[in-house]
Amino acid sequence: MDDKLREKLLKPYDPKETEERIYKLWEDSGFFNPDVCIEKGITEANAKPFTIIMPPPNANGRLHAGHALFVTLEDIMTRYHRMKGDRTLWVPGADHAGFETQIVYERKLEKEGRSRFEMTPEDLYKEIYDFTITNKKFMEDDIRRLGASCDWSREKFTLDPDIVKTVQNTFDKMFNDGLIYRGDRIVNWCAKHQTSLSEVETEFEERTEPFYYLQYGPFVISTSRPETKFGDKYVVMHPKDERYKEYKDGQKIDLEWINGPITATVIKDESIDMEFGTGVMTITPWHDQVDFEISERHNLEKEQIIDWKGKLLPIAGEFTGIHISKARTKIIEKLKEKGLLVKIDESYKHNVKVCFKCNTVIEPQIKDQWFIKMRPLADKALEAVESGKIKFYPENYKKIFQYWMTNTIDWNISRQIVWGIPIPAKICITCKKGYSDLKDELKKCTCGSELIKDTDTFDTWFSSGQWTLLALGYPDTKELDIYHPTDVMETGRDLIFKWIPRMVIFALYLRNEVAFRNVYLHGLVNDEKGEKMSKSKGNVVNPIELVDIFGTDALRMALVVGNTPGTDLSLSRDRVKGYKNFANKIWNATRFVLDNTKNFTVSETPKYDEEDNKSDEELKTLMEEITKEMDEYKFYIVSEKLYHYFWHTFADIIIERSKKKILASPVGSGPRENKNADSAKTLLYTQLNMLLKALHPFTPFVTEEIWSMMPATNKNLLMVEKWPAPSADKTC
RNA sequence: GCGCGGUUAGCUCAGUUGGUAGAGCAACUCAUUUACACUGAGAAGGUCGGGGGUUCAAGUCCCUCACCGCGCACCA
Repeated sequence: MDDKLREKLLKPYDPKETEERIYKLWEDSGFFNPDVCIEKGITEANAKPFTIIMPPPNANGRLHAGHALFVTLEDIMTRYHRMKGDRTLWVPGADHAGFETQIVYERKLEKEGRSRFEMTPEDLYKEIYDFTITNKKFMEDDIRRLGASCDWSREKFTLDPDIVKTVQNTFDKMFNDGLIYRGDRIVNWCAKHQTSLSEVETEFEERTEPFYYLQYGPFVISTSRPETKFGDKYVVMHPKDERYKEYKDGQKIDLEWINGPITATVIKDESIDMEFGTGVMTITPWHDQVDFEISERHNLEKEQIIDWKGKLLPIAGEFTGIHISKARTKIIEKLKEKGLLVKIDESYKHNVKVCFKCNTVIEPQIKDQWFIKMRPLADKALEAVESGKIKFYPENYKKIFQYWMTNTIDWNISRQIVWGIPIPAKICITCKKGYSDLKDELKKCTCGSELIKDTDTFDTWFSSGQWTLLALGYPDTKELDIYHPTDVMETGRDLIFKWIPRMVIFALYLRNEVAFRNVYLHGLVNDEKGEKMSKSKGNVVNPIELVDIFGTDALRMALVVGNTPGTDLSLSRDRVKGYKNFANKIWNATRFVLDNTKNFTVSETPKYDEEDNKSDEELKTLMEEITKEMDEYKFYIVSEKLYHYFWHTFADIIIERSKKKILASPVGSGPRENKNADSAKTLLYTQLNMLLKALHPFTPFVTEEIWSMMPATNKNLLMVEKWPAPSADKTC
């Protein structure tokens, strides 16, 4: 160790001075790329591959604490496997995040007093593109600062031209296989964002609203939404309901309704709950999922009542053009005047479906959209999970996956937004038939009418669902044959619905194999009080800020120690601070070890005294234990054990004990130097060496920095040194 | 309504196939020129949510109740 290093070691560990330099060292070495590792003889050419595809962060802002957690966990796995000699690949990426990003951008426009509806689609696209590319760079810098050892040379963006092309090809293939159809179906319509949404993009909000009982001819019907009732001309009841047995299915009844006399038709349907309300209801097939299904069963007419902006159509008569949010009280007034209002129940509690971004009430609408037939695809996914080809950590998420896949409904992949991958399709202007048209060459529909280009874009999950394949170069199979199926998909537990099933489905469909063998789901990162971080609460923790104060290694430990998969974590500054102390503890212990092993060569066949021998065995046992736990994804326990061993055994016991032995026999004191000093020195050096390696995946910066000071010969970067214990199970 | 998870030390959480309760942080006592105050030593702290059952033995398995959290579904 030269004087410069010695001088550095005398001061406390300084992450600020260290991290950027070390990261550059790693990146310049090329070892993030498994090909380079093989080329340089670090990894065997026939080594078993280990692959993680990074969940591509949305390129619309900086990283949050959840990102820091996933980077940490995935980097731990990656570094561990690289050190074990696997052909280890971690592919980074960035997601254009369709609707999400467009909303972020629309908020920005709103602040500037602009609106997307006043812009050409081309201008809007260009602006969002520039915005995204800028943010993508920030995001990548943040990932580097967290120490991610991912292969940047393979980085992918979901709007890369080849990815766009592949995604469109998938649409074409599914269309030709009959798995995608164009259909008039009920969609979730957000009137603010002017787009349809999938089920996962809506939420329920509990509301207490008045519940109205209305006289409908001889019946009393109940509704929470009188403003949709203008076109109701079917009155439905259960076929076994004794109260209404005098009315026959298909019977016509003339009655007075909101805007005058109408003829209603009686429909008997078993879906009616006889216990609810009066057991009779009228239906609005255009604006309600259940009503839509009833009307499909009985082949009833459907009519649109509310337009795409949320205003009443001419069917509403004098109420035409009024926004539904304002129409209700007016309509109730009129019903009251006409004597049709029976009573109002003021405390009716029910759930209202709202847009997950703006909380606007979702207006179900019948819309011509592209849908994916989920049943056949979901069945294959279920089979893959049931046969154990995909394992979940924690295990109970398997059940959630199965539930979701069993109850899946057809997936609407059309979005009426600009920011996304265009759907390569044509629609007939007359009969509305849809065609996949990759080459933009179709002109006429089979009905003879003209075709126009579909202006919609894909739901972002349509492209990110193919991510394990796209990130590895699909449709080119060169890399896929090596690295796919990937080993682990590590992501937030909230993505068990949104993302995981779609990746499973697409990989099975396109490549007939699972997308990943293991799914590791982490919980949310909450604030120190355990409350969910949110901008409105002002309790959002910026991980990079914590890195600035305490260092990356400290943050990583704080995120991983004791954090079991699937469980939420409370992240406090004190927690991070504690691990900053740990990094410094490693640093100081190193100073002691290096000071006391100067000019000392560790024997290849070390001879320990009795207690040192016991300590040697103890650490070796620990190494075997943690290796097993690493293979079981128990990083929460491995990190804790290493922390505990380093601090309370290595530092508190072994170092303290060595003081007596070494001080009792000063260096260079010739014959007086007893073998207990050698034993102590050997143990100090050997254990530090081993602990640095074992700690490296968790605290990569401080361990790498210290490694550079270790006097070993033939030394490489610590990141590619051999992990200090073999796996019990070679297949892990 | 259906389902899932949780309830263990003041706080945050571990606890593997049942075998005398663990860690971190906080608090307490003492020490401290000696790698490290970003420190050390020590002590303290829990009828493992309630009740019942299986067992030689239950934090762990079964039943039941309560409370907290989450997800899904329906709601005319």
